[in-house]
Amino acid sequence: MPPARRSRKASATSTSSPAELPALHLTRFLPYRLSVLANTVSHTLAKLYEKRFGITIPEWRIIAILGSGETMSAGEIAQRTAMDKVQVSRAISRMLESALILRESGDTDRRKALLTLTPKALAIYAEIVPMALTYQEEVTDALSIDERGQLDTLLSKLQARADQLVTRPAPVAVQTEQAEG
Amino acid sequence: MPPARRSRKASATSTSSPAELPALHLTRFLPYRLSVLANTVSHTLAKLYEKRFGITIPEWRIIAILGSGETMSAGEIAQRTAMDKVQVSRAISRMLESALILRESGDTDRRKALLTLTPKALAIYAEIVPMALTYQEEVTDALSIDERGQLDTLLSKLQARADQLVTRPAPVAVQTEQAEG
DNA sequence: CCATTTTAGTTTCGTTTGAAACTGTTGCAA
DNA sequence: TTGCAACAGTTTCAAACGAAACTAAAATGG
Repeated sequence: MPPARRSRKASATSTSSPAELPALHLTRFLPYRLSVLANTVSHTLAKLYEKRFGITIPEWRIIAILGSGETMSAGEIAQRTAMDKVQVSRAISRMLESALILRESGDTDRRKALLTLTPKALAIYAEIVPMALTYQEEVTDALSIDERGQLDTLLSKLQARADQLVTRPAPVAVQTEQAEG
Repeated sequence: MPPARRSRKASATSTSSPAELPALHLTRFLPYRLSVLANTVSHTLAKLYEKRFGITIPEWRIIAILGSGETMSAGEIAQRTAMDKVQVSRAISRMLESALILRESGDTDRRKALLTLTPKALAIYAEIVPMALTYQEEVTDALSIDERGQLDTLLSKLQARADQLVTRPAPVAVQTEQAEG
């Protein structure tokens, strides 16, 4: 991160001529770094899941949520997995076909279908969880114990802030005083 | 029977019954958290770029890389943006249509096309960079100065490790000694 | 040289995605 | 009641994606 203390916002990191724009190096740009990292990690895991169990990441997430044997509706799954309802709906129909999930119409509210994992899916869960945790540990092995705590804190804070900024109106690019050379 | 020091890897985080699997709470699972965070951030930015300039994230990345006026080939762009060549190729053709980029055949090697931003794209660059930096700072404002340094370190270490693990054979799920009730 | 392999980039094809439209159900209110 | 808004979930459609096949241009090497 740039030491960036001084000015208000968007302080230049370069030491070049005055009229120049603040430099943007993609490899130091947080959204880019997050995107690449998340992508690398997800992709690695996705290949693992796919190769071993023939499931996709959305399906894995659903299995992870329902793995304790709980029953819930598609909407609730969507909330808890941070996927949107379309994604959940599609994952569920795949899982119905491959007999990983059981759907029964709710009795009080026929809009909500109650979803439960089948034994087949629970077996996958039992096998996949250690794999997933192992992978996670292999990644975090790169960090000291302290750093793992820091990571947890940082991710939480960043997510909270990012969530705030989603709704909020666009950050109207501060009109940097165009030194205007 | 020795006091079975269970651990090795994938130590359980829960305090529940012995036979139980190590718990996996999606919201504490690193790949999930990274994915959600990166998604939130990227999505917010993408909407910004799209609304304001009608460009996508791949296009933005190319603009970011070429923004200093440099000229380079598609392959080089792919490397520097961590996008694959297909993605780059498609982004470039869009940018050719919208007159954001200039392509001229290389003279020494006619396979490599030299790509340069047009003034139109440079104007976008000048406007978009402050916006991007502002957004980045709005996000990192959630962190103390110390934490920003930590974030930088952590992301670098994690990315390096994740990269190592991409190539490497699958983490063969450690066969947890099924503590077995 | 000509044949083969490698490299740069594009195209194709099947899949995935997300937004918006749609279907069916429930809750609410006149 | 019936009429309408809100809700749960699905379908549709167009864009985006990735892997693999393809085209064209160097580089290699017999």
